Amino acid sequence: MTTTGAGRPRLKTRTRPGATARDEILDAAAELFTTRGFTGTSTRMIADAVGIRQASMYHHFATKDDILAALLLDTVTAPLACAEALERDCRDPVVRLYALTLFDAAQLAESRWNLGALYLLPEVTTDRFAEFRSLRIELMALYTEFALEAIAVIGDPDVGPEAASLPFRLVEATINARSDAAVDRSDAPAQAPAPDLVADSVLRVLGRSGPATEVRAVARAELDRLTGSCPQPRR
Amino acid sequence: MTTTGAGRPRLKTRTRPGATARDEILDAAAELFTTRGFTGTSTRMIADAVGIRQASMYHHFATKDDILAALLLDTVTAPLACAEALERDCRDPVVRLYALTLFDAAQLAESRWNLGALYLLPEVTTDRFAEFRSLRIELMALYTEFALEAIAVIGDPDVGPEAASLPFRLVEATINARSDAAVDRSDAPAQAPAPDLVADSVLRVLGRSGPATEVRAVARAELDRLTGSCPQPRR
DNA sequence: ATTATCTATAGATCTATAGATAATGC
DNA sequence: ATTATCTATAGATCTATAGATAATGC
Repeated sequence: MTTTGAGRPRLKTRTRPGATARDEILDAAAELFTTRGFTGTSTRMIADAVGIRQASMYHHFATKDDILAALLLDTVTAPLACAEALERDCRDPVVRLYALTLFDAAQLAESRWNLGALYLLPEVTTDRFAEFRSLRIELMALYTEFALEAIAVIGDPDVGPEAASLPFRLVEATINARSDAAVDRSDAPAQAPAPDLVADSVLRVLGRSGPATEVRAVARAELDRLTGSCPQPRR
Repeated sequence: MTTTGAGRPRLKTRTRPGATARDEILDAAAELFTTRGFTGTSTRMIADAVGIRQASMYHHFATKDDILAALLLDTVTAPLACAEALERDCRDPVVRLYALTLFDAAQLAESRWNLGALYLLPEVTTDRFAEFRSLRIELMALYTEFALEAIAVIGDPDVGPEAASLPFRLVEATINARSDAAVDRSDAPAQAPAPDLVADSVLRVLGRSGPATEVRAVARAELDRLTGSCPQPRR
């Protein structure tokens, strides 16, 4: 499968997905960081999971922080690009918000590891990850902006602007549900909600009642149309 | 303020809230675990935050795990007792769910430290904390049960039973919003949603439209009535 | 010559234990 | 005598660096 290329051969054969050693490391780190946390994962554990020696990782990443930084940036980029594309190209506030929710929730639900859980790691509050945090705040701001416009268009007198913070949080529910599901295989009390359910609920929280079937169809078409400028889920 | 009592005197005077050394340690650990994580907090940091020597903590807790276990149990007990009291004493499914949401969200929003964030620590998936996790799953199951009954009573044809997982997740939004707010003092993009907003949104997600003022008043009265069997927020 | 790995290790932690010490309480 | 602290430290990490080695590529 992999042409070995230059360099001293590994002691163990490759098992991780990933075309390059860098990608193998990122995949192993994603698994371990999401299940055991950042500080709770040693560079040795990552190396073991890849099948190389602990010191060999430092050929690809200068510090352990750099691995997490790469994973974080990788996950916020796509939804942010999607939100910006929708801001540019989609005029209907309800469709816009629905489409963004659908895209983001689907990425969070379907990624190979529960990468959204990385956002919640306490270490992310460190200065080292300020760049990621500022991108995530940009995304949150776009959600809020879309939600405020949707609230205005929907016009439910019982829904005020405070509700505009909730769509972003409903999307995050996907992350928490996946985390819970990963732990308690017992009788599976927590399944990750389907992206459609999340998106429907976003509209309901903002005061829109009735079926969402039409909005959903239009939002899907919009996302298909934007696929060029709005990358698909990756890892 | 504190009678010094038996034992060798401390090098530093007490500054932490807490009647006993145990409570001082729990308060310091709560601050550090919620902001830096469990593995990211050393026993030395906790001791420093209390103003005692690292080894002195082991007089009060046998292991570092025990500190987290105590904090976790402390937070799930009250909402679980509240949910059980409501199951016993409150027959209206909508009021019941609204009251539980209000109580739980208020506790999460008002506790001195963002203790809900402890649920999200990756280390909590360890066997050591299985007891806590099983209590939390019990609470989750009660939320789901209340929500299913509320969905049935509300009777919106566009809301299916899958939506029953969302109220619990909306309550958790309080935790995430508080975490975000703690980091970015800048222009405060994320404020913890008020408990009333969370509870209102819970009903809206389950298909109930219109104002919640009446339900809220009844739920509040119910909570007041249950105060005996349904303890108030603690830390 | 360049690359990607390897072995070995320095220096800095971190948790938990052992045992001394300085109070109170009987 | 009991209690709550203290000092000191063992043993086990953990991150990152230094330098050797075994491939490829020119």
